[in-house]
This record gives sequence, structure tokens and C-alpha cells, in this order.
Amino acid sequence: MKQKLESLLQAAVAALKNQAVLDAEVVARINIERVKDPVNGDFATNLAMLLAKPAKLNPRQLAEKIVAELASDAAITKVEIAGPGFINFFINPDTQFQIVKQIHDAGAEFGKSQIGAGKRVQVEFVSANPTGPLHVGHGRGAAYGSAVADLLDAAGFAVEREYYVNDAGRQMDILATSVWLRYLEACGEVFTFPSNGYRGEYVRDISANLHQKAGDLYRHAAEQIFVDIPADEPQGGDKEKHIDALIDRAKTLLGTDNYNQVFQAGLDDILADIKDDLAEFGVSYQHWFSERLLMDDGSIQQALKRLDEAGFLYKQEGATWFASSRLGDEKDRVVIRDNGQSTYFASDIAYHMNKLDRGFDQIVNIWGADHHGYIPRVKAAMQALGADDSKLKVLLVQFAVLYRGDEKVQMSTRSGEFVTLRQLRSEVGTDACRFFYVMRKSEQHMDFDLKLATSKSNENPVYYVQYAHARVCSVLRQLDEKARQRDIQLGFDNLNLLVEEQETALLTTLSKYPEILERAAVYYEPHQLIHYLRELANQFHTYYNAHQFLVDDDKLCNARLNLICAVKQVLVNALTLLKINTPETM
RNA sequence: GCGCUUGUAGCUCAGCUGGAUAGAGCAUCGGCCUUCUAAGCCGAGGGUCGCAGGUUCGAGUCCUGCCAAGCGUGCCA
Repeated sequence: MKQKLESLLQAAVAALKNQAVLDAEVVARINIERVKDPVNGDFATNLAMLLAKPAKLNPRQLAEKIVAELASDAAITKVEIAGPGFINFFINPDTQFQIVKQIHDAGAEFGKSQIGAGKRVQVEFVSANPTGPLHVGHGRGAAYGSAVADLLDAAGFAVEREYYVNDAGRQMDILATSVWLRYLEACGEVFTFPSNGYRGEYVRDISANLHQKAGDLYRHAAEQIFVDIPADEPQGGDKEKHIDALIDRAKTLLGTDNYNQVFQAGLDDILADIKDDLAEFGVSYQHWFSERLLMDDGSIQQALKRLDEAGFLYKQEGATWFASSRLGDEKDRVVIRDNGQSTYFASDIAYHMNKLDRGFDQIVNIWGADHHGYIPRVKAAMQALGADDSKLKVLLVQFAVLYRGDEKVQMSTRSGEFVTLRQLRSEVGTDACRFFYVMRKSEQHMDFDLKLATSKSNENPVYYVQYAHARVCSVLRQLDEKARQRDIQLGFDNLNLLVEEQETALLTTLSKYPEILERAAVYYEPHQLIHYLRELANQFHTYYNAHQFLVDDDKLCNARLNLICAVKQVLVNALTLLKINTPETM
């Protein structure tokens, strides 16, 4: 309908250009919106107000000229000029009924669009370091990222979901060393565990597995390990120096092969857990991209070479710097440290070069909001590589701040004191988790009170929406129990009996679904879908309470059943897209 | 200090990307089950859209300056 109105208005503008009312070069951006108050019709455009200035007419005069040029159309019953110059359109109610048939015919496809057809988009999300299980902060990124990917999918884009695995670097060495030390404890060695090591219980589990498989293969005496190691912080030393020395000691005592085996044991277990966790959360990926791969296959050297050739690298104080400040960053950044090791940022440059080389039309990165300062340097790198940095869209997800009652829960992977996504899912349920996470705009700070979220109360809006679906199913069951048959065709033939205000409201809301889906996709805003679902469920519940569906009149009964089945279909489509279940009974 | 994000009802949040009288949920108060599931519905109260300017036919939305909160500002990842 919007498209029809747009083309009618476009034609009217063209006619006015011919009459020299408007200059030929005036570009009309036609904006059509749905009207809140029905007295102002169904759709409205502010076109006359936008073009008033270039036309040198007051908006209402111009509106009259536009309306005079509008071709008549059976779907439009009335066109009015209102307020400061709005043009209001009143739609023939008969055309509204068609939506029920459209939904029935399109089924699961209803609402999908092809605006992204032919375009490849990559969505990278979560990408948490594999140093521990996912926590509730990652959960928000997982829910948001997968919803964005699924929305783009529904909009016709070819979507590739990717997880960047930071399986290289110091944090992973700390993990490997932590696994080894817990393993030694399992062997019976006694010592003080480093304060900066990973202290979570999951490390003990990994170590126990390792001990079971390998026996005492990696065992060394505690005295041998801790000799000449600088003191840990609680002993008046430096926790960073302490742990770095232990990493070196682990590598020396174990030798390359054994160290790598311990390292791999930790990585494999944690990554398997993350994959499993995400799969249960309804999140799947096409690619798991390893940072180590970039280091091993020469991608980093290649990326740095390209930056160097473009004249963006220089040496200073023994390190190699990328002149990102010439491309909008605050300051230049180190890519190779004075000890010869490349930085995390160097990996990221190579990673984004890799993404560009894969030829995506659009690259979407979903990051925790704490990484926002990172955006300018990555964009700078893309420019320096000769790429169009507008291909990269970085979406930020604010952390969910956890509360237990009034107490703020501290979240640190290292301290081992955190609530995992797995715990949250088992307490709240996967459906409610996904719904809650996606309910709010991603960049909005989020207070997550565990007490409230874990209380399985009827305050939960996910139940409200699911209940609407269950109620439709219940009506259909009742029909069966009363030994009545649905006559779908009879219902379609009598849609014009749907004249109650609740029915009209539902017809309008159902017809909005494709627009909502499209908007949610192009703006990366899945919360719009949630709000739509609540509105649709609300209108259905209102309808349910106001009118009986299983009435004696077969024509009316079937018309109503067709309508509520259309509601059911849209609920299913939207909830399925969000990976939320649609129970038939509750 | 500088940068990014946020500030809307008692609380948690929407606000169709500049449109018509700023909306939901929770909480509070008052109604509705012999009828398809009351995990529901209907009604009431509740607002200086952080503050002050500006842009224009029109600003919660855009610009500037303040105020407040969160995050960032490593040769960590």
C-alpha cells in the first residue's frame, strides 16, 4: 500500500514539474507514514511541507495542487488535506481484508522481503575469548547478534555468521598455565595458585580431565616450578610479573610439545563448551575463525606489508607503528612491539583485510560497548588498505549490569565470580532469556535483576506473547471437540463480516508486519519486532475478551477463525525468527 | 582533561529516524470468570522528555553549551 501511494505521489510530482510549479531538479523524498489517529485516515505524507519552500508556495496550497494531480485508485476512498499541510489517505476497508488471505497464502514466508537480494553480509558476534565459559554479558551479544543476522536473512541478504576465536596471545597463555597448575594440584602438588591466574571452577574440570587422560605425564615438583619466580601480589610482589614468569616456566619445563598439548586441552574444552552453549541458545555460525590461523599463515605479515607499501608504517623506540592518526584516529598505534611480537590490533587488521578479501558487501561487527574506542583505528586500517570503510558497520552492545536484589554482581572472568549464560538459561529459560536480551535497544544500558529475571512470574512479557499463540491453538482444539469443521474458503468469502473495532485494528496491525520486519532489519533493531509482538498479542487478547469466535453463524465463525489463524501465523513467523518457542498449550 | 554512549511517568523501557493530543509494561487504585485457557481484559491516576539556548511551518528526535551516569583513553586482549 505504501508503495502504491508512493508511485501515485511520484506521478503527481512529475506532473507538477511539467507545469513548472516545481523546478525539474527538485528531488522529492517521498515519506509516507501510518497515521496514529484514525480521524486523520490511514496513511499520510508530509510531501507538501517538504516541497513548499522550493515551490515557493505555502504548504496547503501546494498540497491542493498535488492532490489535484493524484490519479484515482480503487483502494483509496478519500484524500484530505489537514493541519499544516499533511495529505491524508483513507483506505478502502475492503482492501484491508486481503491481508488475511495474503498471510494464509504466504505462510512462513509472510513478512520476508528481498531488499537485500544479491548482497552478501557478514555478521561477526560474541567472539568472546576462549578463556572461560560465556557469561551473561556475552549472552546479550549472542541474542542480539543472532537476531540481527536472522533479520537480515529475512530481508533477503545472504548472511554469514562468524565467531572470531582469540586463540592466541597472553590471555591464552595464562589459561594454559592455569590449567597446568590445577593439573599439578590434581597430581598432589601443593602451592599457592597465582592471583592473576584463571580461578574458575571450570579450570579444575579441564585439569581433572587432563590428569585422567595423561596421568602424571606433565608433572613437575612444585619446588622446581616456583624457584626464582618473582613474588605474587599478595606476597608484596607484582601479579603480572608473577604470572608471566610462571608462563615462561611452564614453557621451559614442559617443552614445546607438551606445553602445546596442555594449551590445546584448555582451548578445546572451552571452545566445545562455548559452541554447545550457543547451540542450545539457538545461535549457530557458518565460520569459527581462528586468530592463530592468521598468525600461522602469514596474513599478519601480509597485512602489515600492505600498510607499509601504502606508507602508513614507521619505527619508533624499537616498535613498529601504524599512522592511524592520519586517518581519523586519536593517535598512532603499535602493531609490532619492541620484543618483536605483533599486537592484538595487528591481528585485527589482518582479520579485517581477510573479511574484505572475501568480498562481502557489508561487514557487521557486534562488539561490547567497552570496545567503542577501537572503531576509529579499525576503520583507519581499512582505509589504509585501500578499502571503503563504510562497508564496516560496528554495532555496540552495552553490558548488562547484573544485580542480585540490591547488590551489584561483579563480573570478571579471572576471579571466577560470574554468572554464566548457561546458569541464566537454566534459571530463566532460553525463551525468556532471548526475549529479554533483545527487548531493549542494544546501546541502551541494561539493569538485569537476577531476582526478577529468575522468578518465573507472570510479569514475564514472553509469556504474554506466547499465551496469545496458545489461545489460538486452544480455540482450534475447541472447534475439534465440538465436532465442527473449519471451512477456510467460506471464511475468505466472508471476511467483510469482520467489522468490529478489534477486528479492524488487528487487520491493520497484521498488514504492518512486513514493514516492521524490514525496518528492524535495515536499522539492526530487533527490539522493534518485540514491541510489535506485544502490540499484536495485546490486540488479540482484547479481541478474545470482547468477542466469541466459535459462534453459530458459520460464515462469521470461519471469517473470525481465518483472522485469528493469520494472527497465529504472524506470531509464529516472528517468534521463530527470534528463536523463541511457540507452545500450543500453556 | 579528551572521546564515545546514555538521560522520557515512582521503576524498567518504547517513541515509526523531524510530524498531528509523548506511549506501553510493572507498581498503585477500581471493575470483569455458569460462555473458546483470568499467564487475560476494561477503566483511573501518574510527565518541566536532564538544564539552557539555537535551527524551521513544526523538535523527545537535529546543532551548540552546560549538568549527571556508564565506558574508553596500554608496546593487554
